[in-house]
Amino acid sequence: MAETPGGENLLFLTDEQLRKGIEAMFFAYRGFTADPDRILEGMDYGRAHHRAIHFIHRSPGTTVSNLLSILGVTKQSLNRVLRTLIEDGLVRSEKGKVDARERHLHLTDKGQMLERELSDAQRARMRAAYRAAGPQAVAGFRQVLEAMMDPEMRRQYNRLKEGG
Amino acid sequence: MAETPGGENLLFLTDEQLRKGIEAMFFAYRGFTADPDRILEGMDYGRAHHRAIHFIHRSPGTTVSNLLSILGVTKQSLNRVLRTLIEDGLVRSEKGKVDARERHLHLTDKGQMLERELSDAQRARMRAAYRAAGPQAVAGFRQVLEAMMDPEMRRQYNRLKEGG
DNA sequence: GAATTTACGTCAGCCTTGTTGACTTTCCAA
DNA sequence: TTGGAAAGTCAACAAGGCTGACGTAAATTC
Repeated sequence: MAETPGGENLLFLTDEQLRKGIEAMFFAYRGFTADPDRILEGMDYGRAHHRAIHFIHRSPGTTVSNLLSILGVTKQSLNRVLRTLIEDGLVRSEKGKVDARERHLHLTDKGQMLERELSDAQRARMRAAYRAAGPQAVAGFRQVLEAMMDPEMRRQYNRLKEGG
Repeated sequence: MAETPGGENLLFLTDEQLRKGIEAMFFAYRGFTADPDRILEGMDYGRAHHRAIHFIHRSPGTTVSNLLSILGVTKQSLNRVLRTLIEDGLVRSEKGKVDARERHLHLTDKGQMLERELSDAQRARMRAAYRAAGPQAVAGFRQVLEAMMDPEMRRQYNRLKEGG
């Protein structure tokens, strides 16, 4: 019989059990972002910069509009972030060769260094959580998260997952 | 052998697998907040109001400072949210009888109605995800999330989990 | 070849939700 | 009884969302 850490039966989903899941998401997401937030505070950057850096690292050469659809923010909002990252020499933006309207984004060496620092911290926490919970739990974790996404986000997620 | 939806072995945690977990958290959290956000847009409220309403509902009569430690924001930030909720008649705040410095918070009937609407939507998504992933996955999901929290947050989470 | 569309950038201004600093009221302990 | 700590409030500022309007260069369509 499948059980939660608390030990209750999960075949019937009571509001109580669902509420625990909701609160678990809330508290866990705080932990999830805590380490990068700590690293970035003091620099002029925030969570928005982290997200941009993450996905540029993830898909080097990606275009601005592709990044927009992944991040789900407006171009004005993304542009503010990108401008500072480019000015500070963390991101390089170059005109597309096949389509010169596009801007292809790459991390500079300096950008790679910050990305490394941020993702090391985030991975360390994720690794610790995975180890504590065990491989079986990890599989379930990913399944539930994937099922929780909006279809459009799931498409983005899977495209990254495979393509990368 | 434990496997992810993608099918890879999870006994050895590669950076690649950890990165997928990180991105799953990112996209899933968007889904997690999407429905309440939609409901609240148009009203004068946002995610901060939702959080306050959730935890007041959860622990009726809780004090402002207790809420502060759960939400992890400054009291000034929380106060702004509470003020509008009280003005709009969703939350009732009453002076403590034993300690008159404290304010005990309750949802009014109107507040209960909004809480219901928000949590119905959020539970519906959670329920769908749980059903899609299955009971075993749900147990793993909760285990990993719990392991991902900061110790202080885990204390808060467990106190709510049991005590409630 | 002209008109339209696309990709990107920018300016201006607004809102939510975080922050710090300064303040009052209340409680408690020296 | 007085001084410090705790609870809560008010004011002002910053980050990072948002919309709307506009400009430019390149691609595409007619």
